[in-house]
Amino acid sequence: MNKLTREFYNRDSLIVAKELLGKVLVHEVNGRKITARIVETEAYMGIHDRAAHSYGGKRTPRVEVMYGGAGVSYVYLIYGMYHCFNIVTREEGVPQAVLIRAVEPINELDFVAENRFNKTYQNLKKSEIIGLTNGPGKICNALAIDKSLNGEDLCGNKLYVEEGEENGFKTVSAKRVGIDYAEEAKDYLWRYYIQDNKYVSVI
DNA sequence: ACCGCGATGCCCT
DNA sequence: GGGCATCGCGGTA
Repeated sequence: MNKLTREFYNRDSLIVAKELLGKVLVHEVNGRKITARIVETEAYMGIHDRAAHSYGGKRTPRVEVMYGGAGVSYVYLIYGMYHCFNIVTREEGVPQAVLIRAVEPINELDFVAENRFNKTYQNLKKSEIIGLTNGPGKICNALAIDKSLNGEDLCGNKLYVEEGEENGFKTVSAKRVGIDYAEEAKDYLWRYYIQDNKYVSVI
């Protein structure tokens, strides 16, 4: 399948977030190609978006990669123990990103299950299968994404996104999650997910 | 099922 | 020193 290009990412996060649904996130680890379908995203629109880390043009070491141009990863630690994986959008100097909130595992199911629950996929309970990748912190744990991948070029061969198979799904817009501090921005419908997909984190 | 809460460390003031 | 784009547990029902 074709890898998404710099041009794909070099647009507003609102568009990229919506169009990433159904695409395939790939992480190559020790010669293995771990793949998962993107089913939930959130757009963070930069300097005018009170929920964004780059709100007001804030430019600190943590958020620096958001200023460097489209198609790189932005990975940060939250609550001292979880990572969140984002894709930077827009050109250099315009600090937007898309948070990947949920994916559906496609292959290497034992790799994913071992990372999350220390057992093989076959031994998972039903609730554990859903819990593999239905949240931003869970994704990073499942797919072995951490801060060592912050700033990684998604047009390279380590971490990237490929075209998906089908487009026959319905997209839902909803409020973003976990940003109650963001005043007017907390109610924007900038979260997108695939309707009826069981890995969506919050309905 | 839902709810409340604590974990834990880095980032920034 | 305060807060965080989260998660899993333990309580109650």
